[in-house]
Amino acid sequence: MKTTNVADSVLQAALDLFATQGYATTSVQQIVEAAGVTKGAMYHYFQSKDDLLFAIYDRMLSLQKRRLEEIVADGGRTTDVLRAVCVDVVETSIDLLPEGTVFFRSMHMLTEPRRKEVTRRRREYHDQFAALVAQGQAEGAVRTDVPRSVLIAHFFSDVHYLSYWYSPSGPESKTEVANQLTDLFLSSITVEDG
Amino acid sequence: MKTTNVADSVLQAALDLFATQGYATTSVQQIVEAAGVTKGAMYHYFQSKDDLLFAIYDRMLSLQKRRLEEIVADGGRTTDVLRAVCVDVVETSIDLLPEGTVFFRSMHMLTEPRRKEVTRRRREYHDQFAALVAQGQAEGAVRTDVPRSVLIAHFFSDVHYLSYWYSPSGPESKTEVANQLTDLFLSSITVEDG
DNA sequence: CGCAGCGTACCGCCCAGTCGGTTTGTAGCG
DNA sequence: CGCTACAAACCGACTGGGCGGTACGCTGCG
Repeated sequence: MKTTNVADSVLQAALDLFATQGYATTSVQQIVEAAGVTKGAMYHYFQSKDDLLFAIYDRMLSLQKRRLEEIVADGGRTTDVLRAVCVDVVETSIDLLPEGTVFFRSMHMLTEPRRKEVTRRRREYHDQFAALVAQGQAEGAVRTDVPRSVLIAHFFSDVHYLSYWYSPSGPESKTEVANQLTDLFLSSITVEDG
Repeated sequence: MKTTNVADSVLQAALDLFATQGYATTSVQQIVEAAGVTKGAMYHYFQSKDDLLFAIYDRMLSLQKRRLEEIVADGGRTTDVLRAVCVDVVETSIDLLPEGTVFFRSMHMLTEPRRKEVTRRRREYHDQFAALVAQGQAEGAVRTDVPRSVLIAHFFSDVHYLSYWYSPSGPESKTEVANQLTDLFLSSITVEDG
């Protein structure tokens, strides 16, 4: 309880600094000062600076995987599930905007085994999403004239780009943007019916 | 002629290393070794490591601006111009995949005045693209129920994400992907007509 | 000579990580 | 409760190495 306060505040400070300055340009000294602790305390809970970075990835990957599985478990018509997933991913990504910034910007700073793990878990997520799209195609609801990989990249690109343009203080709310982007995506991948 | 060989090979080596390892984790020593020159030679043509990074941005920004203006100057129906621009941007971005990787990943490593200049020139480009979309909306060809900024972000996201998934050795050719992504984008932003 | 084009040895700085030491928490015992 | 014993938590000065950048010397050409 009390001990995690140190670890938590260090992680929060690291996240903020990594998102604004980048991983490589942020020193451990800066992190511990921002967190109000000392180097000794930090290195008591983390083995390396890399640990801090990986913790951010781990948290995000776990959360997204859990959310995807929950929504899929709820069931429903394929297109409805797909819509729910897309909206949720965008909303979650907006909630975790700093994490997203770090996620895509600093992947190459992870040590190799960890980068591999991140890639593996991302692929798992990707494959589950791809299965949904494939199901939609099998049901005739999703177009097949464009490779599935392109369809999927087309969606993930929106999620990815959020941290580059979306601002919580901007004109659009999280829910609005989530629904708008999902509309755009679904209207481009569903077959045109009369 | 001969002198530029040194500068060019340094820039090429820097680009490759920045794209694969990241800017901060690439040392000047690595760059000059990869380019087959020495530090002294490099610092004869560039004032700092930051110069190398900015040169990459400068080249990309100039190229894209020029291409956009050429296509717009050619004229034609708004939707046709928009389509041509989208296809061209994707194709150009695929041609400059390493540049794109560096572009979005290392923006925050630029010194502040240069980062501001990059932002300014990107905004110029953004505004010209936005004008096309606005024209499409005025003509009733592009939907207005989604904020224009979201429509535009939806397109740039595709361009942005290319360097994260597209491989020239993959199944899809540059032209195919460019047309497929453009199709997806246009079919999502154009109004549904019967 | 003079100068552009380089090569090389070197410098000052900063950083991740360490390590001996100190404080704080707690369990056991009478 | 008091006291001891020990471990976990924490401190911060220090180090070794790598980094960007520089100083200066050596060419060869005009």
